[in-house]
Amino acid sequence: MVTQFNQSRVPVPTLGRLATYLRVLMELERAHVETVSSAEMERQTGINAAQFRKDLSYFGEFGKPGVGYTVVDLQDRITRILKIDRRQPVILVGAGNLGSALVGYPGFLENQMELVAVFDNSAAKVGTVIHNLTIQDFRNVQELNQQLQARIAILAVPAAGVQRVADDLVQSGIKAILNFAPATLKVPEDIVVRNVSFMQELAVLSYHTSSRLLVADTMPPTARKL
Amino acid sequence: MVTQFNQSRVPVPTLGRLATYLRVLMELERAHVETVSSAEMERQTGINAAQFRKDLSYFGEFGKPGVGYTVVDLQDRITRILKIDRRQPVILVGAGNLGSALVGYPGFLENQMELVAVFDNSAAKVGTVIHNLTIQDFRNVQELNQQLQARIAILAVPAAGVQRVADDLVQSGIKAILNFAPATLKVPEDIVVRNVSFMQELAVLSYHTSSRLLVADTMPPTARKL
DNA sequence: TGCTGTGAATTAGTTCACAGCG
DNA sequence: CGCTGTGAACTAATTCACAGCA
Repeated sequence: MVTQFNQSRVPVPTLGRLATYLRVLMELERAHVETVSSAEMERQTGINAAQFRKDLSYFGEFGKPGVGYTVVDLQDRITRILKIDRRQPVILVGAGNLGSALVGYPGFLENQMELVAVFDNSAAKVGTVIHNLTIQDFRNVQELNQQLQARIAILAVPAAGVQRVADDLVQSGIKAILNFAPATLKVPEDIVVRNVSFMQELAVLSYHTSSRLLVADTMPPTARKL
Repeated sequence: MVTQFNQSRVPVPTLGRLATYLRVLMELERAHVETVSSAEMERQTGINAAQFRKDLSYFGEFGKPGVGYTVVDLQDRITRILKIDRRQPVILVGAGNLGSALVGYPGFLENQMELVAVFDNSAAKVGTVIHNLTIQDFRNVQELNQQLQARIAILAVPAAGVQRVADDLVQSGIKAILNFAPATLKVPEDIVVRNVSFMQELAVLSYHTSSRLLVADTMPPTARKL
């Protein structure tokens, strides 16, 4: 589990939304928009305006009453909050289908996430190059990360070996793990894990593929809760 | 945002956890374990035992007091709840890096999600084969899905074109969308969308890579109040 | 006795509604 | 005015705690 001793009182969903705000702010900047109101942000993101203001309020005061928020200033503040105001080195473990696809993901650069190394344990893969990165032997992760000082790791390895990989990563100084393997990781309490589970997402969707219509159909529109 | 109509009183997170329970139950079955208690499930999943029992309670009574749950029975019940007791056809749009990687994902079959077609709009890709599936021209999605009757679609296209793709999918009978593009989709209220955002995940992790003094750090001196 | 199933209590997260500033 | 920032009200989700069954 995600073991969160929420020292600060910032809700976890708030952090995710900050990334969304940032994305929209970059779009606005590109369109030469200078200021934006919470109402306009709601239009762009689908996230309630009060939610937007509340999310920001955890970190200070950002806007001008009667005017709104200065696009570039707010951008700047959010990148600092999320610690992506400077390059954040990230390592990836597992150069299979998914891992290789992730290496090419352009969003990393845009958000100052710099993929600094890719590891695998297959002899056949070690030494080959994907997207300018030579695949490293995972057995060397400890010494290599001494140099690289990455604190974030992405795990795209099969479920079977993932716990051992996670243990080694913690040993090598990793503090945060994005886990794509369908497995529950056990890590020390100061390590943060986020799981991305395609199956979980698809299960939620599958559940909704017909029951929804049935339920909605039997309900008068007025009884619908928003 | 994720158009949520909690018409039924089942919390959305419950559905995701059901997929996790199912995964563990399949592991237990493979290990020839016949019954399992909520406490043992907590050990395997990291999810609180009371949570497990409460999650199941939304759908009926499954266990035997003093004994626990019959592994295969519970498996069976969960697959029916999630509507993956029979093949659920799924289509994928976007045969780029990520899309192609997803086609090879072995978890689909295990969970009765059957990828029945892959679409792209690039002439270069249409007609080529990945994992036994010929890439189809997205312009034919409507007529092809008349045959296929998929209700779930996975979107792995660039953010720029994703809204138009989503519109066409809705036209062609899709009811649930798993969106990998960093964009906010506008869809009719009876369509369910789940967004998978790597950047959002990484942002949350990045935020947590150290510092307890973050709030003070990001507040301008004037805004500081303590 | 050892477990489940579930109301009650608790905690987390969202939205309202409005005072107050530019 | 038109907006922000935020207590207060509300809604959602989690966890407790225990009655009751096999």
